Amino acid sequence: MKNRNIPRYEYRIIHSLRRISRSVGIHSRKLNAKFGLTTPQLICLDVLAKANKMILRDLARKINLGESTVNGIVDRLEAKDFLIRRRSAEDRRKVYLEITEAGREMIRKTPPLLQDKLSASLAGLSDAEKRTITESLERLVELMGAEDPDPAKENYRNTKNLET
Amino acid sequence: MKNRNIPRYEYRIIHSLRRISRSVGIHSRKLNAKFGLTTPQLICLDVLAKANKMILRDLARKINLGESTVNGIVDRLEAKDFLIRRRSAEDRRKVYLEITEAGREMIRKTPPLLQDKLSASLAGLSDAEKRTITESLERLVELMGAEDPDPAKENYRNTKNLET
DNA sequence: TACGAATGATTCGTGTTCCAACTATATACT
DNA sequence: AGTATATAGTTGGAACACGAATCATTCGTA
Repeated sequence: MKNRNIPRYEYRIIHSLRRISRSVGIHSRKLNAKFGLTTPQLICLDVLAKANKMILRDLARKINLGESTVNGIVDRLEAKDFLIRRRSAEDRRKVYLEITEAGREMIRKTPPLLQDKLSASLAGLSDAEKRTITESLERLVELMGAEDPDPAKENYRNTKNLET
Repeated sequence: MKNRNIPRYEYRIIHSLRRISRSVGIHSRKLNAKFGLTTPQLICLDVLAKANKMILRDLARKINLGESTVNGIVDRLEAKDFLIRRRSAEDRRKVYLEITEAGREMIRKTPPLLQDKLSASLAGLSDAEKRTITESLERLVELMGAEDPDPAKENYRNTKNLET
């Protein structure tokens, strides 16, 4: 039987996690207010810029989000003319997503604000400290498990990083 | 080549952050599916259980969320009869939130699943490692700035150096 | 060939989260 | 008193995120 008092680490971790989660959201909103693009939108556009042609399913897997979520994001990007949907002729189930010139332009002029902010914040830390934080986070991600949203589906655990 | 002189740690941190954020959300949905309460709802209820009587504003501050967010959560909790709103007679602006017996019962039978899961995950680590992770996270929260949502309404640059 | 399974996209409903705008009440100031 | 400000709550709109359900198309196989 587990005592309720054990190391309070779990509690502190969860609390931190929630606050961080919130920070990320706030940043996204600010980004949107300033540049008209949210973080998820920017991420999608970024992946698309590198892929040149991609179906929704693959995009969703790549960025580790559900299909319906990404569909909404793509809707908004399409509405802003940052990408187009083009149905495949060979396999008519597929709809290719392609970034437009306007989309590329957008990426070019939108700075990675969160990175910048983090950079500034991290500036005062030693390299060792930065590494510790980074590795701790990655450890935590690993510990929290893939938690595949749709476990039945297959495995996309080799998706590796969201590119760099 | 998009070589920006971003120290790479930022990318890894941000990527981890997004995945963690997602994990937390997934957990919340599972909790909801199993027990009919999401994580934010449970958190609110938990605070309320300890306070016995609280106004929305204080609850929102306590759990570090915006008022309108919490208002929605409270709506749902009220709809499920886990709390009641009672307008104060002395100061008619205030609406006290009080947990009901059903609410207490709910808390009692809802396990802190995420904690349990984290506990299990963390079990294999040394105490030093746990502490490192915890402290790194808290450090990160601090670095990312509290970014309190409405405490000051007019300007939220009251803390530290946000984008100078 | 025909039927059922798999694949891909989309829609729908729910919940979280924010901001901005609005109402109502209370307090402070002139 | 009367106006201004501060406090408290609420509403509406947007974006995100999910699962479940639906529809079309393609594939596998009996």
